[in-house]
Amino acid sequence: MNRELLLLGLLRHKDMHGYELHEFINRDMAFCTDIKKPTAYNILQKMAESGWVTEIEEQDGNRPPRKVYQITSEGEQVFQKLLRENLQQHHQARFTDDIGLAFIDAIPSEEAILLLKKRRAILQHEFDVLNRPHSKAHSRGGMKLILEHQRRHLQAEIDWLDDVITRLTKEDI
Amino acid sequence: MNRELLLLGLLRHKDMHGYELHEFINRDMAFCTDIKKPTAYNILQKMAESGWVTEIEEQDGNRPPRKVYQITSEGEQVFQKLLRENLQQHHQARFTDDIGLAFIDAIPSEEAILLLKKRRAILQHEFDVLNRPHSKAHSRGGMKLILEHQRRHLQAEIDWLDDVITRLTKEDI
DNA sequence: GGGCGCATGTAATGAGTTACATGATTGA
DNA sequence: TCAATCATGTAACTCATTACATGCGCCC
Repeated sequence: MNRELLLLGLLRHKDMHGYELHEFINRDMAFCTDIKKPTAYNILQKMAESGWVTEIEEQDGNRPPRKVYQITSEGEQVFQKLLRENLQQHHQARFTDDIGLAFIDAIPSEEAILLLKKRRAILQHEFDVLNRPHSKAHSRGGMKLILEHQRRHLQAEIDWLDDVITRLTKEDI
Repeated sequence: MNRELLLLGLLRHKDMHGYELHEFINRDMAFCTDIKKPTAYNILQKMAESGWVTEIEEQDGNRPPRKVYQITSEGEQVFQKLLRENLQQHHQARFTDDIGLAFIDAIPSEEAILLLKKRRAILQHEFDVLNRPHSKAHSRGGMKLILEHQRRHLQAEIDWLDDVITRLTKEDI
């Protein structure tokens, strides 16, 4: 239901059509989530059927018609419920990238160090991108919170990886 | 392919049957991953078909027969390849719990604080469980690494949540 | 005698992705 | 004129989950 929460939350702010929602999420929220087009269209359709949003087809000249969605009062109630559920929950993070670490002793430590340095470079790049000046969409309170969360998370990741690499260098696994 | 890596890595250490592998993963690796029984059995079957492992049916008295898996040299090669791929990769963490934060201004801050404190309690509990004395399976080098990773991650999460709660208290969103 | 642990599996379902299909407008 | 952007959608597929089914041994 987190995708529904996301879409409803954005529609609360402003009526939008599917393409627009998809674009916003994948451009301005890429650092924390994503959604594919068919998924977005599909969920919007279902929410319209459930009465959470209204669907109005709009034609602008000869352009392809677009379906503009507007949140209903029922949708607002669902949003309020989903938001409260989301805020009080915590889901354990599963880092699939960790699996390999369990077997790191299966390869020579010099090689492991090289591979982990490659991983570190990707991580560092992600961190740098995050710290680049960003769009105005991120100046809103909530968005800043999420941005800060990612920043802290990535910093912790880098610190940890550096620690692992240091320990491997000292053969202190 | 991370599940394959996991199963191969465990089989490298010791021949095991499906039930045993499933049990080990869900008991001793619950803090970082999980696997359901049908998934485990299914992957093992496929790996046997691919020749990565051999499957030998063993009967112990009148008990249900069990299929013991042993890694082959081909499986070892696949393991080595998967391990290297895994170590040099990094996948961006997606925290679905963050979505709600984007819309935190939609509810009164006192209520948001209460909800986030509930979230913090869950987080703290997870952290405490992680720091409890743990099974001997975790004394191996790689496992200790993953355990340490989780610890660092959870600490960063708690620190960040505390920060958010403090800012909400000061109405400084 | 009833429930739990051991041991394996099948079938249905679900969430989401990829690949594909369509067609108009806009800019180089 | 060719590619990119706008705009929506269907169909097939993957991965993993839940629910279901089976049957023995063991302990209370």
